Amino acid sequence: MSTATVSRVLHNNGYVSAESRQRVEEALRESGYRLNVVAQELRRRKTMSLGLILHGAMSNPFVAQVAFGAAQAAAEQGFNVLFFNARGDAEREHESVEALLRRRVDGVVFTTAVSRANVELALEAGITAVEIERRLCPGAASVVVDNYAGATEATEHLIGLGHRRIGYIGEPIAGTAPADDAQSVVRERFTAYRDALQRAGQPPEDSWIVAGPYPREQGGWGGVETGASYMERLLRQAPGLTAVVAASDMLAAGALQSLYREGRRVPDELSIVGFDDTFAKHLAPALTTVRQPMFEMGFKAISLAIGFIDGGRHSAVAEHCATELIVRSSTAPPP
Amino acid sequence: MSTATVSRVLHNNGYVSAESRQRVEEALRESGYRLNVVAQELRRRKTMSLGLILHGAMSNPFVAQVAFGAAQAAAEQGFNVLFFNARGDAEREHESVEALLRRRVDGVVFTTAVSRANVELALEAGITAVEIERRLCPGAASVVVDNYAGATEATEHLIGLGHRRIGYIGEPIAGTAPADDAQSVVRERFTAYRDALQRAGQPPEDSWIVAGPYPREQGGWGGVETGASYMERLLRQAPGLTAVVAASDMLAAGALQSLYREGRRVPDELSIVGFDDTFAKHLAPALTTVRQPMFEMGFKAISLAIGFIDGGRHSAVAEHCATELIVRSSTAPPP
DNA sequence: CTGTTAGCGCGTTCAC
DNA sequence: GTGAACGCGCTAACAG
Repeated sequence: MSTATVSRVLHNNGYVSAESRQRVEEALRESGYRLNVVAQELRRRKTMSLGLILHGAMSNPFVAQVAFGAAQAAAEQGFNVLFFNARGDAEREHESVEALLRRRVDGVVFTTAVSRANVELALEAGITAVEIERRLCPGAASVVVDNYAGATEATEHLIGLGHRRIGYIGEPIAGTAPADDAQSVVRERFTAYRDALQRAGQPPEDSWIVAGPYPREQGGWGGVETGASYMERLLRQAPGLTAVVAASDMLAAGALQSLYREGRRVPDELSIVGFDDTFAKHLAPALTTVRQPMFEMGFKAISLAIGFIDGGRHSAVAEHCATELIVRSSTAPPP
Repeated sequence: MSTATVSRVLHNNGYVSAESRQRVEEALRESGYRLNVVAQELRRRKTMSLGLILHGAMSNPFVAQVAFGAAQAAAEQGFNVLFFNARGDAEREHESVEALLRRRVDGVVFTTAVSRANVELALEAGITAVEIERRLCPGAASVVVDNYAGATEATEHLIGLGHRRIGYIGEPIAGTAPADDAQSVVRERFTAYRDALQRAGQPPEDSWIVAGPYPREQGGWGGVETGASYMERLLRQAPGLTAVVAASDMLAAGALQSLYREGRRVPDELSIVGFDDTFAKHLAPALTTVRQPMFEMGFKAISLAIGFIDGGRHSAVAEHCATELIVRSSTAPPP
């Protein structure tokens, strides 16, 4: 029995007589043989593994879902995923990419990449790179969600219920950054809100909007305290509002807290809609929100990467994921 | 220049003249050389990588935190982590372990293992195995949290506030299973509650307890709807209660929802305490709960595994993590 | 101090 | 149909 024959039965290729196959399979069972994938990788110069770099705002369920989607897509196609948490730091992100490159992964997906140079690093090394949520590098493929459409749907839902005086709480909107930068998600959500109101013949007044500044927390997301304090400000400066769109579930949760403290009933006195659909379902009242298909995003990103690996050519496609409005119990017609 | 010399400067070992070192480093920079870790692994017969198997109840933040803790511990020690989601299925868990074994990981950590045979598989292959949260295999090391102490603290917190009529909502308690089985976490929490009340001279009546049955969801956790319906039952069958301990944040969130619907104020009319500290902080009112150190559990599990790998001997230690009561706004003295 | 050598375990020629 | 031989890129042992 030669190793070549064994290799042939293991992979079902080449010619091998039924009898030999029989004998080899027998021997494999008895010897408790287990294929050594690292030798295989070395020889094939292909590792069937992908890097997943993300930024764990520890309190943010978003990344967890993406990771699970990624893991599932990879598993279904026989790939492995190497997990790195760069915690929003460009230096750590860089080190993660280097480590992945040393390990000869076939591709890396960035969930909310921090530095464009890091994704270019992967590209230059000749492997495929996919960006999730934030487009930093024009050469990489990406999976993004249409924040504008999502926020439009949220606002129009409120308008459809009869609301006109609708407030907004969200992340600070940086001035004039280009369309595909890091700020785009927050700006898109805000713009969609403003445009929708405008279309309804009720452009928002300045006092209806509270968006920053606030101290950015780990990972760059507004926390629940932020939401509460924004809501309080909004109540003071625009008491006539009948509904509020929040740029994230986290912010909405904070808003709900401050409203609860004040004894104001949701949705009876005020409607609230969130964004993300992370723990929206668990709040009291259950929060109407715009679902981001986080699992699907992770899934698609990995599938895209694998497609490029198997298929050869790497193009900079941008895959769009649709959001979905989930109506629960925090929205109702105005009082 | 021979490859051996290069290897020596790369790893700072062996003798090498300052001049040679200079020249090699120069050449490395210019050639854009990058170490091939897979060849290194093959040669060293050590991969510096660990498998992380977990069961993503997609809605459960618990596993995400564990994963982040694991990733950080691994990164700090120069290890990589291979990420698998077995989704509570023994067969998928088995396949994950096999894949990891083929890839010659140095160890695998199971977050809430499903099948004892699977962790034994790893052990038999001669690598270290660590179990988180659930002890299934006496031969493996484990990281567990003292659920009894945590639930005791929660209940005594309520007692200390002056409550006596304290209810309980939780997962169904299986009859007579042994101490280290899959059911132990839910049983410990319940027992602690009962014992604490007993010590306070107020043993709970049957009507104060609602624990199952309910349809188990993905991953085996009670969902928010479960919490709501349990709370409603509790309100009906034991209207005199002034406080409730919930076996998880999820259940507590459901309880809060049904209370909100009924218009009953928390904590003014009724106090609630949860368990886990996942999204407790985001609820309205912010939930008093028992924090499980999820991040630390992942961190410790990986550290344990690495310790065994470097240190040589593998003992079946059980590392205990302390819980911590986080008092927020859902508990107050009885009305 | 440095180079030569011999594998690690596999997949792929290329003869037989 | 099958086996012998080579090399993927690296490290460890030993000579020099």
